Amino acid sequence: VAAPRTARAVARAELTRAILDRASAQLGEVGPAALSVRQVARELEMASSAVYRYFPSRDELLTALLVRAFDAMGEAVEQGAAAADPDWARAHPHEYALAYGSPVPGYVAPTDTVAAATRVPAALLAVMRDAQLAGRPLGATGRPVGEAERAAVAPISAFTDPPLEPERTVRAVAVWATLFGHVSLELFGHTQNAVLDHDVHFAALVDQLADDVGV
Amino acid sequence: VAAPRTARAVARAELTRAILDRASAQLGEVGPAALSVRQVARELEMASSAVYRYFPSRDELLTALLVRAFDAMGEAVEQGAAAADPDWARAHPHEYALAYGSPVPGYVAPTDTVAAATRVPAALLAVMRDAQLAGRPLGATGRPVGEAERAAVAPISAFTDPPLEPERTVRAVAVWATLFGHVSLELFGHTQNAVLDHDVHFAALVDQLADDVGV
DNA sequence: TGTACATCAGTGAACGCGCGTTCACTGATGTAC
DNA sequence: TGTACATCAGTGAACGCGCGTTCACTGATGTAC
Repeated sequence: VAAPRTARAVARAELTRAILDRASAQLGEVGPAALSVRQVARELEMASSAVYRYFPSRDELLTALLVRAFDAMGEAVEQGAAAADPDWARAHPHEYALAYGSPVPGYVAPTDTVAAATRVPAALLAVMRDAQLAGRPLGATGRPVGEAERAAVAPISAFTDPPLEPERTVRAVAVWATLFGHVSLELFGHTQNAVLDHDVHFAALVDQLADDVGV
Repeated sequence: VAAPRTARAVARAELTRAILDRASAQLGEVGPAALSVRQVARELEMASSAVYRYFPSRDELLTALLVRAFDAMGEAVEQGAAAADPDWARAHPHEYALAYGSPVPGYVAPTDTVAAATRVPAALLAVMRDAQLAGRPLGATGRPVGEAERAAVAPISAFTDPPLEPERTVRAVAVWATLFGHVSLELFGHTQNAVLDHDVHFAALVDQLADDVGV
């Protein structure tokens, strides 16, 4: 990093991180809608106005948290493959909810979040493309993919290089939705008293999906 | 209904509904965390304190909305089978988010919401049980279901009468998660610029899932 | 190396705002005789 | 059918609270000569 590491710059970087950390913790307690600049400042024992030296508004603080969440999850998945997904989400339920839960009303994620948000699906698509290059067939029998459907998911097919075959693309989307659905259902409490052992259940699901998809 | 339909009772029922309607609309604009008793009252042109004659607190109002959302969706699904799911969700995005999105921090859904929340998965399980009774085999090949997994989903198997075979139960959960995942991804905006035609894509998905599951 | 000035971090008071909830009240509706 | 009393709906003021953001300020850190 070419920036001069003056004492000021060091202090600034550290405090920026501290603010994000406290804000992130608060997210878990009260949710994104109730995230409060004043409360963050209070917990850091500084004047609330001081936070504005670091983030010009509450929304920008939220954006920074959002990018951070997507990036952290993307990195976890890139390193550990799909199975890492629920582990990360369980360890960071509030970040997961911010990224993949219901949108925060009145808050529009700026476009700089897109790159971070794409990492997780991108990792999945890369695995599918590798299977295609290696010539591994899809595991389960699927319906033929019609022209309309092919067109509907064309941007996803075109995401990898070389492009994914439409059959694989359709499967990839289904797999992504299934994983996402499971993690969300578990995290948001909809499987309480229904699924008794989430680890066992999720592991079996991942194995099944891997079979289906030929990886 | 055995209750005496005095003018008062009629007025009360109507205003109760009006409050719920306004609150429901507000949910879509500002989200559950920012739902405001005062704002609802303002839109109905009544004193904010008057609302308390109908709902003793903000949380009870939220609970009523939650039960309503689950019930409405349950009814839509019971009548129209699984495919109705995204239609309902698209028409009522805020209710869907309340029911299936990230939990509202600090709000704990009381146990009277459970019955309503169960309707949608119950409808799915009923379809699976009928297929089992009719002797229709599962469509796609699946991994054998181990003992641990069987135990993990035992409460779900036991939900229907007669109980679902473990293989079918596991599939049912996967299907439910996949449907839920797709609807949530679409509704929360994660497939923008990726899936171009959600109707086509969802229809194909439902067909594929029906194949897999033998219905 | 030392000095003069510019930049930045952090403070504390203040702004205007909306919130949930309570309370004493007035007037209308319902009920018992 | 008419009257006396009890119940309920709705009002408006008030409570105490926390919020995002601004502003003029003090004092510390950095930079150019």
